[in-house]
Parts: sequence; structure tokens; C-alpha cells
Amino acid sequence: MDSELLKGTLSLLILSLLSRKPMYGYEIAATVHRDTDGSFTWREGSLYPSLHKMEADGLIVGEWEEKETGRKRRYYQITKKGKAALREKVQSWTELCQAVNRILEKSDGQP
Amino acid sequence: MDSELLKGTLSLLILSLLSRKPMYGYEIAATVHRDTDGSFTWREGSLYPSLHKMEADGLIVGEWEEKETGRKRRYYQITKKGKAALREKVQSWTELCQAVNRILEKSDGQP
DNA sequence: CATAATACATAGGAATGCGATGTATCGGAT
DNA sequence: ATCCGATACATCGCATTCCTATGTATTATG
Repeated sequence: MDSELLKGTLSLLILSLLSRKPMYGYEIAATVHRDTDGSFTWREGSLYPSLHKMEADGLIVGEWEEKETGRKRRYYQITKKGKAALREKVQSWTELCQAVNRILEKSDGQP
Repeated sequence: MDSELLKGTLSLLILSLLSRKPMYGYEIAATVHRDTDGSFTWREGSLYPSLHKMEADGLIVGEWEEKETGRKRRYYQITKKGKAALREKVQSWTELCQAVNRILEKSDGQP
């Protein structure tokens, strides 16, 4: 997968996943990897900084959950602001797809 | 339009346009702007450096055409290597769309 | 003749995502 | 019992992309 095309989809998909239910970082990456049949494999260096930024921007809120054993996870929830951002991003994504496909279709047929 | 999502589509669309016929930079930008009903408005600072890089990478070749008056245009053609890159990029784009839409569809229905 | 559109170019900066690396816990296999 | 892979978090610095701003010059329009 051409990694350049992925840019911008990270936050879109994180917000979309969190609109289902609260999740923690590792779970988010694993879910995307599974749901896309391995097309998307987010690295820690992409995922965690992005989560931190989205939390700083108020799109999500995180909360530590510590099991009695000591294992820690940070669960993230989508906020009202995050839901609004998600709607906008989905709209942008839809427009982008239409615009790109309109161009590609005009050029199809040449091998 | 969320500009982050655009990343990576520039070279894809340039190659797609040039697979129709040779074009010059300004014409490429105008065509994309028109064909997408204004969704895409590439700036010179994006377009020309990208064309230079693609030529350096051997995906396209440019040739100056000077009218008798003195006006100069640089017409670009897609190369064999560029056509191969286009096929790959279209494939990546298709996979990306499917993968993203698969995630989004699972989360639809929540307003 | 002035102004907008055409047509090219580059320098500097912002933003994103990645590779590498580090820490620590948990579960299964040997 | 111990080792190792998977889980779970984090950050630094880099590469890449694209945009803003700026500059030059020609052509068409009012």
C-alpha cells in the first residue's frame, strides 16, 4: 500500500472506531489491521503521537485503567467535538473519493 | 476539503491526466480544478515541485515548446515507467478506498 | 495602457507518518 | 522455572508532502 495515500486517514479512522465504543491504543491498531485484512498496519510511532494530539485537540479523552495485576491501558472515548470532527472528515473523505474517481474514470482504458 | 487527505493523490492524478495526452503544468492544474468542480485547487508551490520530482524519477518527461512570440510552455508526457507507477497507484488507491470504507461502514448509524 | 490571467520557478515552513529505540507486563512453550 | 513472543505504552529524529509567499515574464482584455 502506497503510504503517501494514507496520510490524513489515520485520525479519520481512529475517530470512526471510537464512535463504536471506547478503545485503547493497541486495540485500535489491531482492529484496523484485522478489519482491513492487513492493508493498514499502523506503527506505534504513528499511532500514539496521533492519539496524544487528538486528545490535546479535545477530540478524544483518555483514561487509565489499571488491572489489579499492574497492567495499564489507556482507554479513549470520542467527545462531542470529536463527533463533529468525524462528520466533517467523513464528508471530506466522500468528496475526495468522488473527485479522484471522476479523474481516474476519464483516463481509464489505456493499458 | 481537508487538505491532509489530499496527500499522495497529487502524483496519482497527474499521472492519470498525462495518460490521456501530454499537458503542461498550468493546464494540468486547470483541468483538475474543472473536472472536480473546484474540489481540488492545486497551488503552484505544490504542482511545479511535484512535476520536477516526477521527471527526476523518470515517471514523466518534459519538453519546452516556445511559440514564435516567445511564450514558453513545458509539455509533459508519461513514460513507460510512469505508466507502471500509475497502475500501482491506482491499485493502491482502490485498496485504500475499500479499506477505509469498510471501517466507516461499520461505524455508520451514530449521529 | 493598465490589469487580470497565463505560465513558469523556488525558498522556507508546517504537518504527518515512520523507523528506531526504550520500558514493562503477560501468557505459553520448553 | 524460564525464556520468548505478544501485549501496551512512550518518544526522538527523520523523510516526505504540500502550502504560503514571492518573483519573473508573457498574453489578452477592457
